[in-house]
Amino acid sequence: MIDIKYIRSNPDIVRKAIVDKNEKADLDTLLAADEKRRKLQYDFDQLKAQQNAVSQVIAQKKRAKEDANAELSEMSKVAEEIKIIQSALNEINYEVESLLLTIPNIPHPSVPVGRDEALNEVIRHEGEARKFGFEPKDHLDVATANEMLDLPRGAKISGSGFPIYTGIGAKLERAIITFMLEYHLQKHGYRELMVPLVVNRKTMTGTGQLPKLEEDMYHISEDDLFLIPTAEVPVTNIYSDEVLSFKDLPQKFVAYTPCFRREAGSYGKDTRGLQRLHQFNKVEMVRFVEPEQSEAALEEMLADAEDILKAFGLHYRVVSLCTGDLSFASQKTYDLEVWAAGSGKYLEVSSVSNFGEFQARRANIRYKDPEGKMRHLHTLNGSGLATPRLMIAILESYQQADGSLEIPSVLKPFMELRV
RNA sequence: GGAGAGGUGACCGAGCUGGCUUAAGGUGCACGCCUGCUAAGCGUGUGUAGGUCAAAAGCCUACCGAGGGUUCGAAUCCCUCCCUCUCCGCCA
Repeated sequence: MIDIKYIRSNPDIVRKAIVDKNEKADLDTLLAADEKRRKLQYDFDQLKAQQNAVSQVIAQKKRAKEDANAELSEMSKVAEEIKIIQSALNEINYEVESLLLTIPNIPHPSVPVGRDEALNEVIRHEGEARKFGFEPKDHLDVATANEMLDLPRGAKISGSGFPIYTGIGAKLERAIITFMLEYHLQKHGYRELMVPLVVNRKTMTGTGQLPKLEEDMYHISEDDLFLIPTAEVPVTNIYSDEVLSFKDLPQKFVAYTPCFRREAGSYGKDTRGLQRLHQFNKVEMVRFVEPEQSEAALEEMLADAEDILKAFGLHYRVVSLCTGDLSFASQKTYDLEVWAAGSGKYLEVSSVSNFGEFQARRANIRYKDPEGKMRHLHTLNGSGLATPRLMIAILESYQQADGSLEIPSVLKPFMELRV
């Protein structure tokens, strides 16, 4: 969330951020509520000070066995007043907090302003698109020919969007995950975490999925728990309500998890094969850094994600999301879009974002800087990578004229493990 | 799920028959003094958030797992919930 003090003194910047991000936050109501809250807090403090002072007098008189009835009756009135203000204060505090949670993060100045994805900025292209001496098939045909997927039975046991990877398909998926994890561990210096796939409401609010995106989440109502839409949620929240030392920073984590998304509102859009799923696998990178380091860390993380695509020899492009396509919590985001050689389009396989202190404020993650000052650290995360569309790109780029699939050389060691 | 014990400031730990404790004492940390260095010793300081102020100092308010209640006054009494540990039950 944004610092209320910042909002108070820079309402225009915040208002512009809300418009640029196509959000519907009610800034005026928030400012009015904040004003009211401060007034009530002042009155409360005054009365409390009086009560504390007179309580001392009462205590003294009682100890000296003197009569304190005058003070007692005076204080019973004050106590009643305090009770009324207290409950009004609780109410307004809740209102301010709730409204504050609906204010989006402010885009970084370098982010292009634009209404929707059409105005995203393609920064550069990398790698060569494979040329075929034959008519390439799309990933679903390749997968079917090689018995790697069973989508109908996945739909039967769970619903559409819940894929079954079969035989060599399952093994390939597992190899991709393991390869990416080991790459980040060994070449990029991340620390691996295995985390819960189910989190509570507070955790979902900490990273910014709630309250806005509740309908996109699978919810276990009996326990008020949510299936994670990304490992970002549990991993970023591991330090919630904690104070780290500057000596602990930076920290870099990588975690593999399945991800669960209801994808409400996107039915019928790009649904063929593995393009859009309710459950998919993803390796996620998360960083905790000092504020001064976050911009450099974003570039580093982008490079970390790109290294995976390079290792597979895939063609891709780097896109800087415009304000309208930026997520609620993000300050700046790069997407990596891999070239699907068979279907002839770019598919998003990674999203690398700097959240500034936005998530750290929500989740209350702080650190002590070298001067001993308490500050909110900055958080970042990036997919490294999400597997389904990577699988699409691999199937389409590595298909052979005879319909078989070549295994990318970097995956071979993971496909050939012996027991 | 059942029974018991417990959750206090960076850490340890007292307070828990309600008011000279709006948190003792210790450790750690910071600064100073002292000793040739280190250690020891001595002294001072030591949280977070909000408010007041041009700013700092100072002062005020809140915070003893969370929320609510009793009371003029709650770390201390009562209720609900959460978490940790031990034992029992169930179970991969």
